[in-house]
Amino acid sequence: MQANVNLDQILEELDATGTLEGIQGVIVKLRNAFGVDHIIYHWVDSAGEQYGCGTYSDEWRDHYIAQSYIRVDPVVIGCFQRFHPVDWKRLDWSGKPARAFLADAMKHGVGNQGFSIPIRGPNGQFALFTVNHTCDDAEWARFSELNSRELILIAHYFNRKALEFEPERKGEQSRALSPREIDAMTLLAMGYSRAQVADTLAISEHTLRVYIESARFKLGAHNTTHAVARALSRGLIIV
Amino acid sequence: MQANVNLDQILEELDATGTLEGIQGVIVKLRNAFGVDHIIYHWVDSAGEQYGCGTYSDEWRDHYIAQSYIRVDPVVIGCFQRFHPVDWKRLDWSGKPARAFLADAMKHGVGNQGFSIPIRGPNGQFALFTVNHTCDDAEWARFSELNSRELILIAHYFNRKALEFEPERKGEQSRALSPREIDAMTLLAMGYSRAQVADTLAISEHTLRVYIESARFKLGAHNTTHAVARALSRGLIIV
DNA sequence: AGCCCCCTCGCGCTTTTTGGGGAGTGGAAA
DNA sequence: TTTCCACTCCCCAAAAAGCGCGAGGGGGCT
Repeated sequence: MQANVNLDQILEELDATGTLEGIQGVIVKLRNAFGVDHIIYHWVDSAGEQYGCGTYSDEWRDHYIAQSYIRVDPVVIGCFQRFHPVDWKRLDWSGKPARAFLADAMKHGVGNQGFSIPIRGPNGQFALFTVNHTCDDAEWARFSELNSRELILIAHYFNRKALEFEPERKGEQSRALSPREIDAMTLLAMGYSRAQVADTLAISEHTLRVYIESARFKLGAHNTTHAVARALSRGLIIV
Repeated sequence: MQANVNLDQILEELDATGTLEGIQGVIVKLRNAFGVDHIIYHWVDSAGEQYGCGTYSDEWRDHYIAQSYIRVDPVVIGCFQRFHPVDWKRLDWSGKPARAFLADAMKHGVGNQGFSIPIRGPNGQFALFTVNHTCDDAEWARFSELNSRELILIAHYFNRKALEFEPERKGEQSRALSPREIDAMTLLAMGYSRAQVADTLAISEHTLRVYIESARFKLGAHNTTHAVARALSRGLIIV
C-alpha cells in the first residue's frame, strides 16, 4: 500500500470522461495508484435508488442491494449524520444487524479497514466515497493521514462528475417566480398560514391567494405544499 | 495577488483553534497569504439563521442582514443549486434586485471578482466559502484555476470547524422520522393529497393523519407545509 | 399603442385539511 | 416486565385551502 498518485492526471482523466465505463476505469486506476483493495463511489438517493461505482465484486453489490443493507450499513448511517471523512473504526458497529452486516461484507471480500467521505449536493443529494483495505490499524492510520486531503478532493470531483449524469436537471426549467410569489412561498415554507402571510406582506388574503395560485401554476404544482416543496428543491426559495 | 500559501500550516492552525476569534484570525491570514481582498465563510441555517465570518466590513455584513440580501444575492441563490465551485461571472446578475445588490455591495468594498464554493453538511446545512477580489478577468481566471483545489479543501475544513461550533446540533437533534412518516412526507411533498397518500400507502386516511401530525411534532412545524419544508431542507426527504 | 406581466382587491361556494378527543396491536429497549 | 415507540383504526366540528366569477392600475417591451 503506497500513495504514489499523480492527482492532477487522474482528476483530468475523470474530467474528460463522459461515460460510466470511463468513471469505472478511473476508479480502477485510482485503486491501483493508491494500492488499496477497493475504492467505491456510492450514490444514495433517499427514494431508495442507489447507484454504485467501484471495485467491489458484483455479487457483493447485488447482495447489498437485495438485502437492503443500505438501511443497516453503519458506514452509510454514520456518514449521513456527519460532515467530515470518517474512519470505519470510529463508527458504531455495536448493533446486532451491523455486526452481521460486517461479517457478511468480509465474507464477500471487503477489507477490515475503511475510510469514507460523505458528499452532499443540491436537493439533498448524498453520496459516499470510500477507500477500503485489509491491513492493521497502524498502517491504516498512516495511510489515511497521508492521503485524506487528496481523497477529499477526489471525492469532490467524483460527485461533480456524477451530478453531470443526473438526468432531469436540464430539461425541467421553470419560469422564475415573481418577487411577491417568492415572498409568499417563503413565508408559507416558514410555516405561516395564509392569513399570517397576508398580514405579514400587508396585502389582502385574496391577493395572496392569487400569488400562491400563480406560483403553483408556474411550478406545475398540485397544491400549496407541492409548490413549496418544488420551490425549495429548485432553490427558488431558501428557508 | 499571489498564491504563496502553506496550506498545511494554515489548516493545522484552523484545526487547533477553538474560538471564533481564532477562526477570524485564520481567515485574515488566509487572505493575506492568497493576496486577495476578501475571504468569507458564510453559514446559512435551515431555519434562516445566518452566521458569517470573514473580512467584509461590519457595515456591509449588518447591511446585508438588515436588507435580507440573502434572498437576493445571486451568489447564494446560484450556489444553492450547484455543487461545484462557481465563478461569480457565471451567475445570473440580470435581475433588477440582483444588480441593485451588486452596486450596493461594491459601494461597501466588495470586489468585482468572486469565487464561491457551496458546502453542504448534515440536516440540510448549507454554507458558502467565498474569495473576493478586485482585478481584471484574465488575472482572476489565472488565480482561480491555480487555487481552486486548495480553496475547495480549505472550504471543507472551514465547514468542519464551523460544525463544531454549532450549538444546537447536539441539543436539538430533531428525532429522525420513522419510515412511515418519511413515506407520508415524501408523498405530500410530491403533491399528493392526503387521500392519495393514504391510498398509495394502503392505510386509512386517519392513520396517515397520525403520521403527519407526528412528523409535524418532531419537526417542530406549525402545519403540513411547514413540516414538508423542514423535512426537505434538512435532507430528511428528497423529492 | 397594444400586449403581457405584476400587483392589488372583492364575494361566495365546495372540498380538504386540521385539531380535539380515544383505542388497540406488536416489537424493541430498559 | 414494563415502558416506550411505531403502526393501525375511528368520529366530529372548525379552520384552511381551493375554485369560480369578477375588477382596476402600473410598468416594461415591441
